[in-house]
Amino acid sequence: MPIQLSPGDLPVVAGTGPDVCARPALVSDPIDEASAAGLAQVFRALGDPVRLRLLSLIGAREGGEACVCDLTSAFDLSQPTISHHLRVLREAGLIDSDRRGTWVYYRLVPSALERMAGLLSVPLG
Amino acid sequence: MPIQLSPGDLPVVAGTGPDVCARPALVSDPIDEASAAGLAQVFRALGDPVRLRLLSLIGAREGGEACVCDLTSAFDLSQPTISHHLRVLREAGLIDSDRRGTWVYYRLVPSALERMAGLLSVPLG
DNA sequence: GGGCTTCATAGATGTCTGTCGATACAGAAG
DNA sequence: CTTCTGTATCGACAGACATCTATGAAGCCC
Repeated sequence: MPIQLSPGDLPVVAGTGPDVCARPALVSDPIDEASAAGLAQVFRALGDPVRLRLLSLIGAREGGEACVCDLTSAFDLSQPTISHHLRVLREAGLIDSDRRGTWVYYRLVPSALERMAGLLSVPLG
Repeated sequence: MPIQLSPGDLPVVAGTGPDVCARPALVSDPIDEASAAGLAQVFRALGDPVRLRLLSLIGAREGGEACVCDLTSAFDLSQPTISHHLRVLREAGLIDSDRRGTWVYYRLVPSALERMAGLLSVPLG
């Protein structure tokens, strides 16, 4: 069990709860260091071209999910590298995985994406 | 001249144009490598706790701007380090600077923030 | 069981990045 | 012009990260 998230420092929303528009708006109020650290982890996960394209490929897939083999074939990178990027996205709470037989399917976590979107929404400018 | 942005791969919005809700939605359509690289730069700029707090401090300031001295005093970091982070945010197009006398004032670029927010908005889930 | 396919993990390596102290630059003030 | 204050840049260095190859683990099929 090598990767264990300490639940305190990752402010990831659980499940797909409808509390999306709480408008915590990064920009309207100074955030504390702990929140900043948690949010930065998620933005850092988004801060790689490969991972952005992975999200994009998963989301564009009909059914909203894609298996690793499909994703790997879309890049000029080794399979372990893709697996690594998927792990980063999963640890950030942006995607979720689900094994079905031999294949592992990944899908987006919409609430996590919406939450980050809400943070960047400027209240008044 | 160590850091030079090639204007092609940074899809930064110029100024505060009102083309905010074009809904390019990262997730609805697979993005190409060039777009991914440009967007990743902006997300990477957001992927640091100090930079998130800087954005937050600037945005929360009345008048929407803050001088470097105010920002530096809010952290336990050296002034060059804060200056470095501000540069990363500026090169990502997230903030803009303006010298008035001895002081340099930074303010948010709302259109850039909105653009990133729009990318993360999930069309249907 | 043995082999095959799909995916994850481990370890190594080169590059990027956050941080610092030292220094240079710009403007105000004497 | 000199000095002082506020910012930016430079060079260095430690830690993080993206990538690879090799290997392990899980599930199917013969």
